[in-house]
Amino acid sequence: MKMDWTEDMIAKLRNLWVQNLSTADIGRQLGVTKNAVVGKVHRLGLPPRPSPIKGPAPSRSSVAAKAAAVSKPSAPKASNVTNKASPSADAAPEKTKAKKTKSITPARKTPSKTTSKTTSKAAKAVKSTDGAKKVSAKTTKAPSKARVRKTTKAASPGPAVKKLQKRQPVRPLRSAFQCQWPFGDPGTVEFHFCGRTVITGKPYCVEHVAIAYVKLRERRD
DNA sequence: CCCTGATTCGC
DNA sequence: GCGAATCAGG
Repeated sequence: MKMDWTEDMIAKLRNLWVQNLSTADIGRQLGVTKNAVVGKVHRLGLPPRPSPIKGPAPSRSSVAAKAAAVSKPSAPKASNVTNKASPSADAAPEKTKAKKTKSITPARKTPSKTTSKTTSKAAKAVKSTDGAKKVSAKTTKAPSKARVRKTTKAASPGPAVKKLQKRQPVRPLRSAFQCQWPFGDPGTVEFHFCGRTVITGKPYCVEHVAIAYVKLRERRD
């Protein structure tokens, strides 16, 4: 079975990724491992999220290097011809365009000021509120396989009933009825929402609500 | 120990 | 291109 990254999957992947869901979560919902998710994310060039590690490149090759070292113990030190550590400032010929870094991680700030945690929580809340509700009955079963280790993230809905404000927000319009499906990368001018009329009670239009909420169930065949 | 994401490399 | 294995920080 070949891994078939369909547009749907990628769309969902991007969607969830942008919502700061963990790779593991995305993987579960998408039916792949977190490794697959992170790998795909990188391959797609999606904005990486703060990684827990930052140390030097671990590079598995180090292990191999060790092994290889046996056969290649003495490294022929090529004179430091490399363009580095040149005491005397040579002519430094081309430096013209080496300045512009085109990395895709420059000023990519989450649109809203809320902390990522909040955002993620909100996203999850939406999901649960919407999807869990329908499948709650079914969700209770199937404990054999994936164990529910959401202990830390398990959101307790609780009785937190928020009263609707009688007063309408300053900008009650806008997106209230517009599909929130994201297009482009957040933080860029390209970024925008679908904007079509949403399904009542949902933040997405009919087209996107499908790919956004579908698949709470197993995707396995 | 659990979680997280990043990277490398065999496939 | 894909993802398991591995690494590494919290």
